[in-house]
Amino acid sequence: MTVDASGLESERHLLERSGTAERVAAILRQYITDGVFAPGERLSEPVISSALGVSRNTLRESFQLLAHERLAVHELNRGVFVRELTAEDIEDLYVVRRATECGALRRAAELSTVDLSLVEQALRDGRTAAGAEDWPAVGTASIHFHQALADLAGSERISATMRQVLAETRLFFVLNENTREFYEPFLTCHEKILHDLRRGRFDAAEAALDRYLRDAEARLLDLSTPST
Amino acid sequence: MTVDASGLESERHLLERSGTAERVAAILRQYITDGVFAPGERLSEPVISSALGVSRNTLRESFQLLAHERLAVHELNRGVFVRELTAEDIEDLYVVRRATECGALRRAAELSTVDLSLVEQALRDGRTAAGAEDWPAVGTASIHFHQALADLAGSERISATMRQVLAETRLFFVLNENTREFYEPFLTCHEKILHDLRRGRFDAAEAALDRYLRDAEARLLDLSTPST
DNA sequence: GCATATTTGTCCGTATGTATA
DNA sequence: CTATACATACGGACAAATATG
Repeated sequence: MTVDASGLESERHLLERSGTAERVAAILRQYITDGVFAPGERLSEPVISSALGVSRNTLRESFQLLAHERLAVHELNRGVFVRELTAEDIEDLYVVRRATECGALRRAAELSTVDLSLVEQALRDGRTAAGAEDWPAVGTASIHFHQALADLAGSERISATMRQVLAETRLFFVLNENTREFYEPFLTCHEKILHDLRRGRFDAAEAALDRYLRDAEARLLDLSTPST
Repeated sequence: MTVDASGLESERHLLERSGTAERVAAILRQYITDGVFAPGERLSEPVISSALGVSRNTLRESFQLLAHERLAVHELNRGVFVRELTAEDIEDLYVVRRATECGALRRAAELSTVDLSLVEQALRDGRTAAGAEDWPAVGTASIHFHQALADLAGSERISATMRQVLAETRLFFVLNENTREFYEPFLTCHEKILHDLRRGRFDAAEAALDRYLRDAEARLLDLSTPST
């Protein structure tokens, strides 16, 4: 049995030897995206530093990392708070995603070799999760799908900004129920995009992706303002 | 006499009440982009903290900011060093710029109101600097021009990533002489782009921008590897 | 509006581990 | 291999700002 090592180097950013501050940041990041720390909640230096057994100095470095990733906001002399996304943030987030993801596909079209294995893997994961009716897992697979799309550009910086933007997007997903009617349409769009990519139809894939992102934005905004 | 306040809010990110760490980071940022700290040079905690009169704790927070902006690299237990750009970095940088700047123009085309005043201002500055044969100033004006282009999208996050990418680009400009033959072609391209934008020809402007960025990349790479 | 308690911002001293001459 | 310099991380201190009653 052989191991598929293709695309593994895209995970290299996870391997870097990390200091305490980054490990602490990883824990807090998980707590935030899991909703343990609610949006708007203050992250207290004394309670968290004693709870995790790290000094305040180190914890403050972790806070700065989170603030730079926009998962938290720092207010001078008031502390750091879990980010609260507004409707404008959603719109902005999707403007960036359209520019970044579509730009990545355009760049991929220029490259001689494009490895779709990670994109296919994410789609497979999404399908099996949907079969098990595990909608949070479908959401996670969707995140991976879009990250894999951005990674097609082969650009370290595009991948990095995509990671950041998707972390913010996940921040919003926490708030809303993970329902079938919300996630199910995503899968069919993903399949259409991958279908086009397999045939080298990058322009069709880009158009489908653009439509998909506009639709997702509209439905997210609809969820956040339940006017009916 | 009235003051033109249009677009001033795009400078708001400079006004935020900042702690010592961010002020220190601003100083170091200037030193790096001015070439006072050479690429690859180590930024020593003891000497800089004593020189600036801040504690090492605070200085470490500043270092983290610079590392996040990719102006410095942090190696565990070894310290932080001024970033050294490779040829691959240049290519990556311009891949990102094509995606971001062209994406910004596409977004601007969708908006009802587009304020070109900052773009025009940057072009005027570039022209007067070129008239005075002040080529470093021409380079600065060029940076402002491209930032203004990205700002047309009206997206806080696109503007932020553009600031970051341009800071990195400037990091490379430091190394090379600022000569007439390098900067002069930039101005004519800028004029073409602005000309198209004024007439609402966003697609033509985007095409010109894309060509311009590919050309600039090629000439930068040519400068960095003087094979002749 | 005021006094108090809490929290952050910043500094210092120090012990430990790591890299390098 | 040893020695030295440095980064890492900790704990304590105090002033300043903020929140609370």
